[in-house]
Parts: sequence; structure tokens; C-alpha cells
Amino acid sequence: MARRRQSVTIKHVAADAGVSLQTVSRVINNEPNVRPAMKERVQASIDKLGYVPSIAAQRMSGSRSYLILAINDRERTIADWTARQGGDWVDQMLLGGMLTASEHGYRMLIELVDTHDDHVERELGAALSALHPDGVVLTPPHSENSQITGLLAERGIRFARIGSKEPGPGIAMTMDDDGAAEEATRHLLELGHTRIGFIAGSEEYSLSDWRKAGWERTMGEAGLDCDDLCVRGDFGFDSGLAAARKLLALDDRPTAIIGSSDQMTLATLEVAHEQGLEVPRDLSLISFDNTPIVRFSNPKLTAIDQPIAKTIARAVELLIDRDGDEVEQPVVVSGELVVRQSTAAPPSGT
Amino acid sequence: MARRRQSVTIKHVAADAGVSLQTVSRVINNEPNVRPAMKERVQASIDKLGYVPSIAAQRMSGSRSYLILAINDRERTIADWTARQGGDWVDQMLLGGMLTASEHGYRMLIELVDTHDDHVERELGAALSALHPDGVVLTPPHSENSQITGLLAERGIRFARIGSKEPGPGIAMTMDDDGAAEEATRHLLELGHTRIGFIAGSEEYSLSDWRKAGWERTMGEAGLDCDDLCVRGDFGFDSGLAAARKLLALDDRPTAIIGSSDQMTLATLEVAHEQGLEVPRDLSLISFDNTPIVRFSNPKLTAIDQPIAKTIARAVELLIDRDGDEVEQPVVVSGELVVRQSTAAPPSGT
DNA sequence: TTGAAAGCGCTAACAC
DNA sequence: GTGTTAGCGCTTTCAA
Repeated sequence: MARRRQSVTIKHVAADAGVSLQTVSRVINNEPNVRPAMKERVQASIDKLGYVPSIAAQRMSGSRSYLILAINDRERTIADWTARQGGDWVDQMLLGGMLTASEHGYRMLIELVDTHDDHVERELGAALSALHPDGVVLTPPHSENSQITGLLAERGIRFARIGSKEPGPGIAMTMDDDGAAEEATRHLLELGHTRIGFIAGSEEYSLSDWRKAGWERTMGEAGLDCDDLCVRGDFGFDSGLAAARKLLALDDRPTAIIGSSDQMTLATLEVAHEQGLEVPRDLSLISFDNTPIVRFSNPKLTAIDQPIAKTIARAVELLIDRDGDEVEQPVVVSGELVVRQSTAAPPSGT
Repeated sequence: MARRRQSVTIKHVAADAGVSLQTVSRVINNEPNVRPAMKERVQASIDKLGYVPSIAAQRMSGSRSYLILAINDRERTIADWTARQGGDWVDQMLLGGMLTASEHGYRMLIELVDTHDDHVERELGAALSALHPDGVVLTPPHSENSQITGLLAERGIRFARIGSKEPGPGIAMTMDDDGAAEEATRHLLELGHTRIGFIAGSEEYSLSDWRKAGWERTMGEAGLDCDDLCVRGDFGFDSGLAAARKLLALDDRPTAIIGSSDQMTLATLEVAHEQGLEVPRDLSLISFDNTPIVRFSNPKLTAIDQPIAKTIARAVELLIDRDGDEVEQPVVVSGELVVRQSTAAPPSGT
């Protein structure tokens, strides 16, 4: 266990094993053309000295940087962190991304970028120049920001677009928003609901309309009207309040509502309570996201889980293994409906 | 806006400005011995070409790596992420750490390390060799793991120890656990409580006993007994359940309980409800941590906020500015008592 | 199958 | 003040 003050380099290993630097390099990178005996000898020296290649040096000499950049919207992310309302998007990204990356000897670094900024390009460009990541994971709304995707494509950096279906450079991935909305709707249909309201999310996110489309289609297939049953919010709590009020003020009021985010659905729950409606007796609720908070409301919300960790894990894999191009796109990772206490049969009077 | 396929290097800038590489380097690093006119000219080229130095190259040539490593306990962190119970420790670290780091041109990278593992040293050593971070932020229980602090010291890497008071290498930092417990106790005292129970955290964390000490001292100063009023948990929900049952089974039952974590305090709330006690009418509760979930219980919990973001931000600053050594240690960043709905005067009968 | 040489982009040390 | 030289630790030629 030689432990030098300065960390051990490839030279030390080469000297110890009595081979050239090149051979050590080949062993590190699992390259062919190394005789087993040689390989073993070198590996022994590596283990003995506790040698670990310097990523900076590897990157310098034109090889990989072993870095994946996960990019999130700055404003939104900081707002979430500051509000401390229980959103765990970033944690789930880390859970899926970091762990998968590290299995492959990579690291994942979070980077915050302003979408609305005029200088997204400069901001992101600087990060790319400084870090030279081997891959980038884009989350909504960046996934569909052509300034960003364009820059990445131009620089020849592999990237995944979470929440995007469009063809084009980068690996498109979705969490099956359409199918999830269908599943939620179908669940309510099976319980006997016919007036199922829907609170859509911000138009800035394509997935908002995929969810809406899934609900609409399923309603249509069941021969049911959607007419005035959809209201648009912006994913936030306040917009949910407004949307819920609108829906619950309808003459033929919905007996169930699907909210496109936990915040909006929780807001709906609050409005329901305000109006003396009991959930799920008078009103069934299904939420999208399944962030921690849905477990703490009363009743606990039935929700569509967003498989963020799984999706990011898959993205990182595709980025690292470099077979993202061969895979059929969009890559879809489906979430599931987690049934809790906010859904039941509609009131019998209806 | 020259935009090359390959990113622009220091050479391009030097050529464009008609100066030597070194001069450009000096400008980048804000070094002296560059005439203002020269500096301006170089800066103009930098801006024009959109040049950003490659961190890998900077690191290679013996300068900084512009990287701060934030190390968390692997097992605990993954458990938290998987449980999705609303803990936001990592988010708060990122909020404080990432943002502060980026203000200084640094990045913060999260790294998960097993404390209990026999090969902490190898694991951490590998990360250090690969990344060569300029600084490391240690969180409990790593902060007091001498294998870890020893390795860091040996390698000459600056580090901060959050939740540690001991002298020794690295910057010791606390969130004033003792003072916070005092504040919580005092708040209850002022409301008129005299039987104040305390649920301590795992002994593996020194801060558990600092909190306990703060409570004990304050109780003592008020001439009050602590005798059977302290039960130890492990920060987790189940241990809180057990501790609360023990405390509430006491003959002279406490009218208030301070829990050393949100999970344990929430468990206490549940036990109270089980036993038909109303909070805060029959029992007051104060929690430690102030993670998102305390906002979603009924009643909302009064809690001592752990100023994680602030603390990590300060740690990163001290690490980057390299004046951590001159600062008085331990560096303490105080949290505050956030009064919500779980504290009131004790039942009048008492 | 192995090794030697060159160079990645940058900065330290030294000259000028 | 500014430029030159060397070299960081590694991988990519290319030669043996």
C-alpha cells in the first residue's frame, strides 16, 4: 500500500510493472492487444499502488471526460429548493443518474441554466467549454429549446431530451404521459365516473398536451364529453386553485378530476374541502407526479408516478453506451398509477 | 461570433489578440503584471471568440480543478431518495453549495460514500485521484470519520466538517445545535411547560448530544428535572414511535416534547393522536430539521430550521477563498425556531 | 503484441 | 510587463 504524497500516476504503475505507459493505458481502457499475462501483471501493479487515472488527464488527451451534465431550469429549480414544498425532481434525477453514471465510472454534474435568458447559448456554451461533458441530459423545458439542442448538436455532444418526442438530434425520451393519462382516466371510468375533469399544465411543456390528449382520447372512446371539463393551469398551486374553482362551479360538476401536477391536485383538494366536498366520497382525485407530498395530504392522493429516476438512468446509459442512436425513439419509460385514498366510485345520486 | 466546430482554446485567443499564451493566461486568472490596455485587448478577444478555459487543462497544469466535492453517506442518502418522504437535505446542500460555487467559477459535485464500509479509504481515495477536487465538504457522519479526515489531510486537500466541533485538520462547522435546543426549550418554558420531554438522535452523530445538552442545560437553569424525560431514537420514524410511547406512558407525562428530527416528531404526533391527545392542546411538539413535511402535518409543526443551505454556502466560500484557516472554529451558522401550530400553553389542569 | 514520440490546453518558472 | 520553455498525466498516432 504505497501511499505517496502526490497521487500515483500512470508512470508509477508502468515503472512498477516494468512496462511502457502505453501498455498500462491499454489495460486501463480495456483495449485489445494486451497479452493476458501482461494485463494481469499491470493490473496487479495498479491494485498495489491504488492507481486511479486522473479524469482531467484523460480528458486532455482527447479521450472521454467521464462526465454527464444534467441540465435543469435555473429559475424553477431554485424556486423549488427555496419553497421546500416537497418536490424531489432533482433528487430523483440524482438517484437515477448519479448511481447509473457511477456504475460506469462516470460522474453526473447538475447544471442550472436559464431557459428564458437571451444568453442561454453563452451560458450553456461556457459550461460545455469548461467541462467538455461526454453527454448531456436535458429536462423540460430545455428539451425543446432549439437554441440548446442546436448548440449541443453543433458541438457534437450526445444528449438526451427528456419530455420530448420530436425527431432530430439527441435521444428523445418520454414518460408516456399520454398512456399515463389514459390509465388514470380509465381507472376513474371503471369506478363509474362519467364526468371527469382535467386540469392541464403549462403549454410551455409539450407533455402538458400529451397528458390532455390521453384523457381526451380515453373519454372519447368511452363516448363521453370533454367539452367544458378541461381547464389549464401552470402546474403551480395557485393555478390549481383557480382551475378547481372553475371546474367545481360547473352546472354539471365533475365527480372526478385529474390534475396534471401534485401541486394543482392538492389545490383542488383544498378547494373541495372549502366547498364542503369530501374526497373521495364526493369527488375523486388523481394527481400527476407522485412527489413526496401526495403521501401527506388527507386523504393521500392516488397519483401517476413519474419515473424520473428510471428515465434518467436510462438516459445516462444510452449516453454512455453510445447506442442511443440505434434505439427506437422516443424512448418511453412508463410510470404507473399508484392507488391511494383519493379515488372511489362517484356519489350514487349522480 | 466566430463559432468553430472545435472549441476555442487559449491559442486562438492569443493569436487573435496578437499576444503570447501566457498573457492570455494572466488575463484569465486576473494576475498582475498586465498592462490595462493589453488586458483590455485580450479580454476583447476572449469575448469575441467566446473563449472559456478548459477546466481539465487548468487542472492538468497544476492549477485549480475548480471542483468542490460534497460527500454524503451513501446508504442514508439513497434510502432517503428512495423513500420519498420529503427529506430535502441534498437539495438544500445544492441550493447553498452549487450556487455559491458557481459564483466563484466552481462546480460542486455530489459524491456518495459508505461510512461503514471497510474500504472508505479506497473509495474516497479513488474519487480524489480521479477528480482532484480543490475542496471537500463533509457531512455527518463522515465529518467525524477519522479515516476520511485523515485521508484528506494526508493528501493536502482542504475540507469542511459539517456537524463537527473537534479541532484538527479541516474547517469545523456546526449549526448551533446546542443553542437551537436551548431556544426550543426556552420557547416551551415561556409557554408555561415544565415537563418537557426530549427524543435524542443517534449517538453516531455528535450533534445528537449537543442538542440533548442544550435541552438539559436549559431545563437545569430553569430548575427543572430531566430525569426520565429523555429517550433516544435514531432519527427515523419508527424509533420516534417507540420513544413517544415511552414518554407518553410516563406517570407524570410530559406536556411538551422536543424531537431531534422531523421524522421522530411526526411519529410522536401520530402516537399522540393514537392516544387521543390533541396537539397542541394536550401536548406541544417542537421538531428539529424543518424539512418540507413539517408543513403538511396537522397541525403544522413548530420546528428548528437547520440552515443547511447557508452552512454549505459558507463552507464552500471558506474552501474557495482559502481563509478557512484564519476563521475562528467551529464556524457556527445558527438556525432559527419556526413557530407553527404545534406549540401552545400546557393544559391548565397541569 | 508492445513501445516511443507527439501533443491535448493550460500554467509554473524562468527569461527577456 | 511580456514572452519562452517545459511539463502536468494521459492517449493518440505510428513504428517495431
